[in-house]
Amino acid sequence: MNDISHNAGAPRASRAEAKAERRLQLIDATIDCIAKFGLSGTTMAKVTEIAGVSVGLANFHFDSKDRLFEAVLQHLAEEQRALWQSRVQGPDRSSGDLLRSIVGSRFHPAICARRKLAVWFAFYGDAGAREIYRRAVGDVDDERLEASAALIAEMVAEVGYTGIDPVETVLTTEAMWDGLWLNMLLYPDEYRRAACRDRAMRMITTLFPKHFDASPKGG
Amino acid sequence: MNDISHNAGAPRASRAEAKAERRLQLIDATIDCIAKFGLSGTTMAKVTEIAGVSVGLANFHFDSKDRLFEAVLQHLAEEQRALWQSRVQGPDRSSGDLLRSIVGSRFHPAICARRKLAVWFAFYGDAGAREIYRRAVGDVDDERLEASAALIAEMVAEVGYTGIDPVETVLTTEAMWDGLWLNMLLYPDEYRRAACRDRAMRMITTLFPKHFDASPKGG
DNA sequence: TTTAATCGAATGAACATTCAATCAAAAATA
DNA sequence: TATTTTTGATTGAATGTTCATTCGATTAAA
Repeated sequence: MNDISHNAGAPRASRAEAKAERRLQLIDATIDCIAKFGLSGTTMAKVTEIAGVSVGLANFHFDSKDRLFEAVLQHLAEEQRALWQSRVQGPDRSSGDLLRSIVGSRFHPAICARRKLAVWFAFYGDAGAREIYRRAVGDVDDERLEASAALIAEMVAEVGYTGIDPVETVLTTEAMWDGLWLNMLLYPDEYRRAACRDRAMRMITTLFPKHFDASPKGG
Repeated sequence: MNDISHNAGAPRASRAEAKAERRLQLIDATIDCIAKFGLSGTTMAKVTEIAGVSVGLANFHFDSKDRLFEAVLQHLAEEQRALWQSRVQGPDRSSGDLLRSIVGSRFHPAICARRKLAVWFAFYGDAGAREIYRRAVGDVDDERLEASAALIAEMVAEVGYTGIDPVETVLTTEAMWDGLWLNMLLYPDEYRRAACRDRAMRMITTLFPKHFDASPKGG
């Protein structure tokens, strides 16, 4: 099923709202299409058929297939950004808790739904699409990395872990989250979301024992 | 540059040898093509142009594009399998050393050359191609996982680590190697091969301190 | 002389994109 | 309010391109 409600006979929205809704509907159909057929198997005809509109309409709203893909990535990236940033709000939270929130948001059900993982790796894996990816997502990626590195630096300063370089640690752990994502995509039965999230939490607990010790609650 | 030497004016090989060489040449061209243009941008015309042969020849040797792709994956998988298995030979090696050999072979220059990483993730990322991937590579993947899990079980039995489940640990660490691979592909400048290999080695050193302690030699 | 390897033009299917036509909503006018 | 005009949204057939695959012809090897 899709994310958005296509409420057919709902009260009229303003023109701008209707337009935004249509775009979202097409983005959503594109995600489903990529998940089902891959990037190479995703055609304008299939996307618009899934969305239940004509081929012309997609080009009217997005100008071209490439631009549609770019919009899909931006949508997904923004969704992620919005989630982890909202969870980092709130007063007086410890650096450790904040880090757990950021990591946990990576394993939030809405974020690592299979259809969305499929889209990410479709773009990672396609040389042609990697340029689109960088343009659309690079900054959002960096932003999260920097925030995480800052938190780790804070944690190191607080209790003085030895041999922990914040940037190095962030790169290593982020790699692991990526790897878990890949495994959730390739082997969804063996790698369930909650188990992977717990695995991730266990890893940062191992790396920062003084902050988490034996409290196994997940983010 | 390519892996194989196309030695043009070399002495005549037997028919079977010549055939195998041609196939390898086409596989090699396909790898380069996927690395440069992605799976969706890889056409029979481009592959055969890179290989310097006619379009018809590729279909003569591989019957179809899908079969060519399958041969590419089998070739790469077999290359990996041959490497780590050769490094696991030799008398009287400790379980810890063997594990390091397996992990190290994942970061061998010949194995994680960029053009080959590109191929792996092209297939991971394409829903349609994942079926081909599973058929061609699934068993080889499992074999390595089982061998690693067995070694870890041995290590646990030897010195009694607490809280280490072999299978769980293998899944977690393999995910991390995958993630490092992805990062080498996406950000080759920030993620150099040797640095990633060291990162991996450091991780297993951290997980099994009693086996490796402070000997930082890489595999 | 028989068999294998190689070529490249031909075929037909699938594709992204365009565009003239239609429809619906909004704005302007009476 | 009722009517006309303008603007925006939507359609789907048409266009031109690109693609995988086929196949008869050609060359080289056994």
